Amino acid sequence: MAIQKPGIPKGTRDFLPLEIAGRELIFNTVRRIFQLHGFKPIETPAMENLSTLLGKYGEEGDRLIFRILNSGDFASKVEEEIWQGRDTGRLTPQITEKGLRYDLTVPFARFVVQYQNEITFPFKRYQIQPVWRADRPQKGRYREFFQCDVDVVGSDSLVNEAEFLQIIDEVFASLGIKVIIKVNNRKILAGIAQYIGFEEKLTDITVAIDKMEKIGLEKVNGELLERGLSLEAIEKLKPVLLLRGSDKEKLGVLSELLKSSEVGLKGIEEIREVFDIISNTPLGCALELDLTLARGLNYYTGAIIEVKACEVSMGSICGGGRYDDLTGIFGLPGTSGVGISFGADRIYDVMKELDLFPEGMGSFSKVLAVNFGERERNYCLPLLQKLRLHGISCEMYPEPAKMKKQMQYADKNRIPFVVLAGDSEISQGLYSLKNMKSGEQQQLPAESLIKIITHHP
RNA sequence: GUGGAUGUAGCUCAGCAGGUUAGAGCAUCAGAUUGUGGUUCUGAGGGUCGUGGGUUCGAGUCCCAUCUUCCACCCCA
Repeated sequence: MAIQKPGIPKGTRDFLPLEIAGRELIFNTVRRIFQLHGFKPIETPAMENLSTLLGKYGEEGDRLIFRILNSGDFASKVEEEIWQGRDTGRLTPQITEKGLRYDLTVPFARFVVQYQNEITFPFKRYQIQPVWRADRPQKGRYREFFQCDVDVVGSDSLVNEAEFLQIIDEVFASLGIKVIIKVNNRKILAGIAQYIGFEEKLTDITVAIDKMEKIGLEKVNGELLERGLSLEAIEKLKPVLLLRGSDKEKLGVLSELLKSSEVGLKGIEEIREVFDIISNTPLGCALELDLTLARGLNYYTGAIIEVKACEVSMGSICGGGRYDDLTGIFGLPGTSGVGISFGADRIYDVMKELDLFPEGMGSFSKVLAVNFGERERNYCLPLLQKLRLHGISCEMYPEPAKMKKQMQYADKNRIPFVVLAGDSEISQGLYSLKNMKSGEQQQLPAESLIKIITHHP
């Protein structure tokens, strides 16, 4: 058989031990903070029924869902006409019924409805698992990546929104990443659309508002015209697009402009309340009302949140919002949820770029015992057992290889201590302990050796 | 899905306007050094030049297709 070139699918990655260590650091940080806020873990399968997934993320989202081909002789079951028709849109439903999950929010909504009698509302859960998107890979964009989701369902209170802002602040402060949190409210966007008389063009309007900073007023207006808005509506939208100033000022102007729109005013009121609640426990990071923030996931109905790293050019590293009726689709109406999702892989990339991972991170073993031969090895093994009883990771080099090789092994694996024991140590009942960083070496009995290593940072 | 760039050793890259046997640094392995790593010195292994076609006496080099990676758009973590 011909030798095949090793490789993995586009947009997926392997992880070396050091990379896992970095990712674990992120997972442990978010997990710790989620738990500090009373969230409980759940897991859901990698694959879901397509009926669960489709139609929840908009047209674009449906296209990006990985579909799983049915097992068995699926081809024979397809209707002849469809098989011959070569129409992908009609053929795929007949040959696929499962897909890889696209995010953790929709499977969670499904989960909540399915186990509604076994969970207690408000239900606070977190979930750290990979998701898959058939996107074209780019910097910070992968086809397989981890999301760390936290959500509350069954509570309308805006205290939840404020808590998530708090969580974001705590996570990124703990990781050492400077961030800015941008918030907006879908109701405000809906109010704007209503105000200019094109409620049904909400998506087009938000897309245009979103591009304001990038392409400017002229081009935005041109695009709006193309998308079917009237000149009159565009003129009415202008003061919104040109809105500048502090959050308070923006809200002031908006509440005047949107005074005839009930939803619009509701949105403004919600933002004000969230800001008010958060003022009791001020954030360390920047927080800003960004009217251009739209977010594509079309299940959001209230607050929308997005986080960007200040010192690195990268897409958003965390995002989320409130969805009022996601569980309704699965048969549980009137249950509102809010949540956010941390993009672990992008956070990893940001930390890597800013060199934020701690120095000793890659050291898995703390101690290596050098193997000089059978007698010496047997002398060291009980010491290793004792170290492990003290919770210290340690290992014996498996073969009596050359000293240089064993030392190199310790060095490459960032093992901070090496234990050496030959004839002279054995005859005295001691061990030589070498500190690999300083190069210092001393002969000690087992107890003091354990003490030194235990107290090593 | 649209547009652009890229691909030579495990990694980073040389390779003149097509012309002998495709190079370097780093990494790996071995030795210098039989109880002391990170520095040094010596040597070795490792390449279907992304893949498949084409042009040519001759292609790593030119042309086409395809794939990968990267960048922008779209969208998003």
